[in-house]
Amino acid sequence: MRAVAKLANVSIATVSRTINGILTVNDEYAARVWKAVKHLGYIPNTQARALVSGRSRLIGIIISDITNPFFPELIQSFEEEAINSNYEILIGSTAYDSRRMEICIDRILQRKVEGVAVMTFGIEEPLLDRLAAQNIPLVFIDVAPKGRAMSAIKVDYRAGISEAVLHLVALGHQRIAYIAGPEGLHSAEARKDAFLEALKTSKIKIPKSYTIQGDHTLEGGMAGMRSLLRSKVLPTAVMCSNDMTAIGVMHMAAEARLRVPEDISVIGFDDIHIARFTIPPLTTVRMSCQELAHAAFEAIRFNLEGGTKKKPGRLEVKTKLTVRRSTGVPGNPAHPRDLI
Amino acid sequence: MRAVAKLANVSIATVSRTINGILTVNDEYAARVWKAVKHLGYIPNTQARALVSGRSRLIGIIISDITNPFFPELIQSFEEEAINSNYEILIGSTAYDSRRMEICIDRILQRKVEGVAVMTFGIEEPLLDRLAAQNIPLVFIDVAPKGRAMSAIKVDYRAGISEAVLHLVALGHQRIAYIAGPEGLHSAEARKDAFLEALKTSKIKIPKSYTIQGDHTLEGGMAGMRSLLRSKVLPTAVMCSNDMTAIGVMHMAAEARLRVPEDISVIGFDDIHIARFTIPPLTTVRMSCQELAHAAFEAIRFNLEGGTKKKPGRLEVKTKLTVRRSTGVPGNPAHPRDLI
DNA sequence: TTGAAAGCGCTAACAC
DNA sequence: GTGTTAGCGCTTTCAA
Repeated sequence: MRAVAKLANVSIATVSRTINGILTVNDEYAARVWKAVKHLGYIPNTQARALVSGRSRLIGIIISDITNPFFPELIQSFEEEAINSNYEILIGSTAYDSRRMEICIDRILQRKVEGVAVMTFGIEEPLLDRLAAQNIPLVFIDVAPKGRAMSAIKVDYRAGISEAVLHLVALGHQRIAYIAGPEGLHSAEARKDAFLEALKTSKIKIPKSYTIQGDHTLEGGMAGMRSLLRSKVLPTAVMCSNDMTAIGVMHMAAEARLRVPEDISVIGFDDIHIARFTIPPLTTVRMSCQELAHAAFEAIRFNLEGGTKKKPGRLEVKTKLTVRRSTGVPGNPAHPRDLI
Repeated sequence: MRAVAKLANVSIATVSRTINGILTVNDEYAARVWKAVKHLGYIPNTQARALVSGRSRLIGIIISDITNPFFPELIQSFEEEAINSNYEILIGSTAYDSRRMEICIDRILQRKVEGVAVMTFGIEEPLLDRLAAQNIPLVFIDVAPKGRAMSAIKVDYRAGISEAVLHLVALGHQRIAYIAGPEGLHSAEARKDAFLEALKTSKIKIPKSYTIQGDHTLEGGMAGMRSLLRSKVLPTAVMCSNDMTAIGVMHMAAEARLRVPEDISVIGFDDIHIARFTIPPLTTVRMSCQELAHAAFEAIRFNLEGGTKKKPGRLEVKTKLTVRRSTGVPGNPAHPRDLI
């Protein structure tokens, strides 16, 4: 920067002002500065900038598992939002591990991240407190912990999930099983509640063994389906807390020589990109990544830039059923006992 | 930090030394410092640290598409490597877009990243030069551009791919098609070359229309298969440049009422996690993310920490066929004309 | 409008 | 072994 100043024959203050687009700079000087910048290949040092200005222009996003395709899609949308507002993002993948989560929080604190979107489950209270202590604006899915500068994005799980249940019922299903997400994950519990409620509305009763604990992974879906296969009476449809689970279920169904949807219907949740490419293409409840990312980012921005902006629109994300070909009229399932 | 020093009744230099684990610090002082750190909840400021020490402890990883599940897996492994060596990673996803790529490079330069793993395709020369100009160690897959501090990881595509072709031939296939990756992507071209070579070794000749340009996406695989379906004589097997392509192919095959593997066998490449969950489970050539990440990281570290470390072992990643159930003895394909 | 100068929070060289 | 001090590269007063 000094070199640029020397070459342009101005002070470093002028260089700084030029680069930051402060309008009070004489055009001629500015031209000289830009020329020098080009000539020297000067690149501003982000750390120095952040140090002196106290603004890192960094937004954190904490996710549980980068390996679940939903999250890369979310990250991509979120990054887009960030770039458009001249922010960068810091990705923290916790991999459901509390030590990793701690490392994450450390990084966020050390890098003076300005806001964090927590798109994962039950972050432990003490860790949360560490963020809150620095007064970092936080945005969550579903739950807003107490405290200032905290927002929650409300996802309307009911809309899509009750649509899904209705769809199944209309098709003639009565024995509907559910494979839930990881315990303690709020967004997963909200989905399950929405499912149970939709069932009640449709006056459908299912045995205890039809609601199964999953973990939002392919393996979890497979395990869930495996235990369903041990039921005395097989369900005719399975709803899953996310698409990965559903893919695991379809895999296990195929292993057991059950045809989807003739023998068993499957519904997922999220509508990840790959969902339309499964065999058969997966019927699923769509939750828009873009909407979610947008809402999360806007919430943070509002807390960051305070009263200058008007309050962002409702932080609500809709969900909607997408019917593909993994659901159909219940057929005549072979008994799994002879099949495994 | 000043506050910590005051509370512990030592100088800030001692605080710095304590925190950085420099051994010359009196135990008693160190204890006082740590206590003060805890008490005040002190968090070192990474930017200031990086600024003064000139070391950002940041390693960049440039990938083409975070939405392709192979890359998140790679990122996860790479991050693991980095964390173990007390580095952090900066993820740059270019999304096959040259403006995004440029933003990526800017970020890398601005943040004074110490080394970069380029795990994507034909980064444009001028951009590359910008990195080279700063003498940032770079590691590539397959190709090493000229210049110092550049390494290339050699992937032994031949091993796995010739295994795959042999597997197909042993099964009785003679009409084998290939759906390649994006043009200009070196790793994709190397795979294609390995395929063509294996074909020659097995003395198999295929028509021009059997080698198709793809783009490593689900859609690309689908499109590739669609054009294969228009062949006068259908191939009995399709090899794909990556697993996503293969999944797209299987989807399209199913759409056309072709059974996999009875009517057509499919082989992928990468062995992403989901590959074993497709229906049928995908036969694919495994390339280990961990190995790749490890090799890339070691190469950078070697260039960074110079002579102090011994040269890393050979930067070579093996590939190996994993036989699942998408390949079988060629059957009796129905003609696609009546099926689409 | 511009320049000089004072730090941002930290490490490292040097003196004690 | 510990403290003092000089910056790292930049932004931002403040005076001119």
